[in-house]
This record gives sequence, structure tokens and C-alpha cells, in this order.
Amino acid sequence: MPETISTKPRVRFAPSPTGYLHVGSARTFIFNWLYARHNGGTMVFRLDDTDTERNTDASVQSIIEGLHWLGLDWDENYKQSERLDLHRKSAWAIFDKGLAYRDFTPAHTGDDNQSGAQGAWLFNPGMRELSREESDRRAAAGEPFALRYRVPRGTGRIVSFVDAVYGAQSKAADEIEDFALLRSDGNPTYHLASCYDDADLKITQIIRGQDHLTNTFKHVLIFEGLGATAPQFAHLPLLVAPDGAKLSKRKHGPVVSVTTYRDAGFLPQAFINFLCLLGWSPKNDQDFLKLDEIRSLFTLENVNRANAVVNFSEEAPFDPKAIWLNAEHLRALPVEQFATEIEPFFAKAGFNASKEKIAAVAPLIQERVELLGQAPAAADFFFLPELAPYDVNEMVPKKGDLAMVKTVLAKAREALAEATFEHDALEASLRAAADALGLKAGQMFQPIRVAVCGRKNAPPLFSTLAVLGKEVSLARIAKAEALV
RNA sequence: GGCGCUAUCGUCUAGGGGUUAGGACGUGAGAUUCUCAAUCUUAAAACCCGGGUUCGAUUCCCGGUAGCGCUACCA
Repeated sequence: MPETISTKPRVRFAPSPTGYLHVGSARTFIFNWLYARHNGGTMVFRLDDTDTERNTDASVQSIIEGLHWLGLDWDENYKQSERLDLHRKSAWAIFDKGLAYRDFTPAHTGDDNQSGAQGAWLFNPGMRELSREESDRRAAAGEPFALRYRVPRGTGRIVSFVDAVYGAQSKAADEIEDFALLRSDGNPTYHLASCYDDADLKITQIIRGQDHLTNTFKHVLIFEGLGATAPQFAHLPLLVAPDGAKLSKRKHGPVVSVTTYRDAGFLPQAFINFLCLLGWSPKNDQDFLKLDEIRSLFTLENVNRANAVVNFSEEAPFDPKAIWLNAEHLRALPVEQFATEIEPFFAKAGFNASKEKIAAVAPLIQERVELLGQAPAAADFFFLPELAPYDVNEMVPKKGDLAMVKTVLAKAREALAEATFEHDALEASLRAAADALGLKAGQMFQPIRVAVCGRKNAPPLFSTLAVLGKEVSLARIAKAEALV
């Protein structure tokens, strides 16, 4: 064993499996990962499943699945529920030092929600001062109790720590309540389990949501009781909804779940890029960033302190900037990869699309979709055996009429019958046809485009025709002629 | 209520004692193209309020206000 103590950071992501993977959790994971990988450190995944009432296996699966989708790895795996004995022992060790006491007061119902009544609750009268003998006697008699930390009172003690994001923090111990370490069922609370594990797993930096900033004073006390050096803390500003409230499924729906982004066709790298820009800045005016760039640029010093709004609404469920970033990442993909990325979305949309056909279509739509999920709709006419009914007037070009449409279509069919279905040849043929008719290119192309695509807005005509092939193109033009 | 944190365009942000307060998304206008998209140009758009410090505050300090968080035998 090497004797040198590693100075490499060890960070952890410690979700509670009480729901699907939330975008805020995903961001916390990403920031931890970036910190670890930027500094050559270790990433620990720890399931904080001490709340047996609310934990579900489905949630564990959903979290792991979401993390895998992000494509970011971790090095070590732990489950708090497998370490309960360690937690209990550590609580009693704190008790033995006189830093904790038994509280026999029946559990608070929690429903009354009266924390805002008058003044802060600090401890239950009579319990703190119980003699060791009486405490032991009542416990031995089977009376249930919670184990509480004996927070220093009247000593003028100021609890403090330095947060890597928020700076120096301090709070009078007299303001901190005697929080629980062990519940009356003997199970550890989150605070105890989390701190014990962070100490035991030699976590060097705790990077987590700002909602834990004030809890950290308690944690500092626990590390002290444990006889451990507290790690460095870094709290991240929260992700909030446009109404300023913390994102929640109840209130904001599926937009808070990372699977929603995945299913809509976000690329994980774009999603990561977007999340990183909320509460962190590369400070170089860059917005579009590859994962490698983010990793090399990432520092805790560049993390902001103000909450960031994820700008979504019912009409537009995704933040416009997230969509734009996704479009950018989509365009940056090699076309072959773009093709493989859209494939599952065609299957999901019910198109019987071969790999070859998708590969041919991919370059035509890559620049035209912002989400992978938009691909099938953008390319439907390549796969539909029969075009959906469209308005014939759509074919009428600028300064034209239906008579012009008819002649254009007839001429196009004639020209195309002779043409080789390849981009340049099609262009030459159709432009010549337009000349022959004395029409502008646009006037010639629009009727054809609508005839073969069923709509005005579509990819460039010659490439489209080339992919469609002679047979289909001619058939659709003939059909359009019949409509006029 | 108590304690803690925060405050620059609609949103994400840069900046910082003296600046035309910068960028990005989105929005408007224009250019270009066979339509759309992309691209380019361009416009509108911000320092929460009040004091103090200072020759000078958007920047530093204090107060207010607002928002958020914690205030459980949830995490």
C-alpha cells in the first residue's frame, strides 16, 4: 500500500430513490462529474435510501437509466441501506461522547406544518437535561425515543464553514435546533447517514443543491461529533420554474424529468450543455460547448449564486435555448451518426423505414430539425406510400394560377421521364424546362414540390426527387395533375 | 415568525468605481436561396429601491423590498 495520502478529489452523487431522475438532480450529478473528471478525481455513486417509506425500486431503475443516457460514468457504488449498522454505531458513538441525547417526546405529526408559528423550535423541554441514568432506565423499559444532537447552547459558539460557491458561512449555534440522528425506529436520519458516509467514504468535496446550504451547519456539527474533518462544501444554485418555484412534478409536470428530454429527442450532450449553462458560465461568451470543452473549462469558482429559471411553458415545454443548443449539436453530428440517432424515432412514429432509406434522407433533414423526434414529421413524404390530401392551391406559385400549375406539371413529367434521377441532372433538366416555359425557377419548382411532398416547405427539390426516385415522383406528379 | 442565501435585457449570462453595460436564446426588420431550414446584417430589450462612501456608483457598505431555501423522528 502506498503511504502517500491521495490529494485527488473524491466527490459523490447521492440521490434518494423517491422518484424519476429530476433535471435538477441530473445537473448536480453533471457538476460533480465535471469536477471529478476535471481534476482527475473519483466519482462515487451512493444511493441515499434511508427513507424506506418513500423509496421504490422503480425509482432506482429510472435514476440509473437516466444517468446512463447522459453517458457519464462513475467509479464506485454504494447503498446506504446496506450500511445501517455503521450509521447506528456512529450515532451511539456520538451519544457516548455526550454530544447526543435520547428524546422520548412522541414524534411530531408533521402534518400540522406549524414551523411558521412563533419562533423556531430548538428542542423539547426536559429531554436535553435528562440524566443518563433516567434516560437509560426509560430506554430499557422500552419507551421509544429519537436520538438528538446536543447542539451547544449559550456558549456563543458560531458554526462556520467556507462554501466554494457561496463563500464564508456562519450561524450561531443557538439558532440551530437539536436535530435528530436516529429515529424512534432506530434508523438513521438523512443528516447522520449522509455525513457518516461522506466521512467514511473519504469524500473531499460535497457538491449539492443550495437547498442544503443551511443544513450544512448541522452537518459541520455532525462531522465534529464523528471526530472527522468536514469535507469542502460547494452548493449549487437551484433550478426553478418561470414562476420562481422549485421544479416539481406535481406543479410542473413531466418537464422536470430527464426522460422527457430523452424521449423528445434531445441529444445527451446538448442536454448537458444546456444544464451546465444554468448556474455556471465558461466566461468566454461561448454557449455551444462540447463535453470535453466543458470539462476542461469547469471550475467551482465560475458557479453562480442566483437560482436559474428553466424557461418553459405549457405551449413550449422546453426552454428555447435548450432547443437551439440541441439543434446545434444535431448539426454538428456526422451525418451517418445523425442517421442512426433518428432511426428509433422513425420506428416509434410507425414508419417502416429501412436503414438505407433513412441514411439517404438524413442529410436532407439534419439541418431542418431541432429535436430528433421531429425527424419523422419532417421526412414523412419519403416514407408514406400515399401522400395525405393537400390543398391544390398550395401548388400555385407566385404570380401564377392553376392553369400555370397544370402546364408546369405536364412539362415536369415530360422532362423527368427522360432525366437521370441524380441531383445535377435533375437540376439541369428542370431549369431547362422552366426556361422553355418562360418561367422563373421558383414558379416551376413550387408546383412540383407540393406535388411530390404534399406541402410547400420541404427540403431542396432536386435532392428530394433523387431520393424519391423516378417512379414515385412521376406517379405523384401525375396524381397532382389529375387534381388540378 | 426565525435564520440563511440571492438580485444585470423576457430567459441564460459577461462585466465591473469612470464602459456606447458585452454575448447567447427568443422576438422584429432586411439580405441570400427553388420553398423551408441554415447563414449573414440589423433593431428593440437590463444594472430592484433608498441612503452612505467617493470627484464619480450599476459595481463597495448599510437599510428596505422581493424571490428562494431551511426551520420534521423527508431527503
